[in-house]
Amino acid sequence: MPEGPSIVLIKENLQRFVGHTITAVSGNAKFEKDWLVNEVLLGIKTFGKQLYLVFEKAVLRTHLLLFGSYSIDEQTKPEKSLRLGIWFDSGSIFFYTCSVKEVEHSYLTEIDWQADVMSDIWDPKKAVRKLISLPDTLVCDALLDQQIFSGVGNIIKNEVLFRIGVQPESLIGDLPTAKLNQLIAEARNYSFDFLNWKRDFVLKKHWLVHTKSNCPICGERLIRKHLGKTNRRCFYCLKDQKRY
DNA sequence: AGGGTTGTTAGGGG
DNA sequence: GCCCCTAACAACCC
Repeated sequence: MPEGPSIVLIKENLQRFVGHTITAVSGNAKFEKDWLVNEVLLGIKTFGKQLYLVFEKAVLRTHLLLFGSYSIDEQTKPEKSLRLGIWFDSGSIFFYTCSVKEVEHSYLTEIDWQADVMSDIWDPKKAVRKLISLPDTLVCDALLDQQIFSGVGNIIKNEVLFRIGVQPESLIGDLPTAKLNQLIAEARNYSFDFLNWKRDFVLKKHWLVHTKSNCPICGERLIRKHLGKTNRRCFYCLKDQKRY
């Protein structure tokens, strides 16, 4: 669920509640929730893996972390503990196992929206500038840096590195300019492929290396290793991905 | 069946 | 203050 494109899909699915008024709220989220009743959902924004529900009085910031989930119009009483439930006359939204916080409107103006790979105003040139300031960073860590590639998660990371033929332990500073530009272009491009495949429930079958055992090009065994400061799983091919 | 994970934050030690 | 490590979170997949 939790990488950037999945959050864009949540936004799409919740769009029908925009303009609707809250009738009740519940859940174990640790913030005062009573003010939400009678508030109108004014809009929904995403930034990377975060989803923002905008109201007049304040904004709710949700992040699904690793295990989070949500549901719309769930009929049966949930067995798992409800983090936040929002009821409208027209239906309901439930969030589970996620971080939910109340933030002020000013929080949204502080965000570097151009850093979101899914955004209409995604700025690849800005990403180049950020990357060249971090020459000693491993590419696998750089892709997961939410200040640079907001929305990119571990799946996107592995698939992007395979697509551009770069091993995860390569240093940013050792990549030729063309390869650096390819990295940035593919971070966005793959994220949109991810979005479309996820929307059609066929994401997993398009994975080329993530959780896979063998290289789809040469058939050799893939390397599976936790790497970098982020220490996240990397899947890569020694032959078809170059170590710079 | 049970360990690992599509992720982030807080806190502590050095 | 920065870097690095650990714990917490507590669901689901293979």
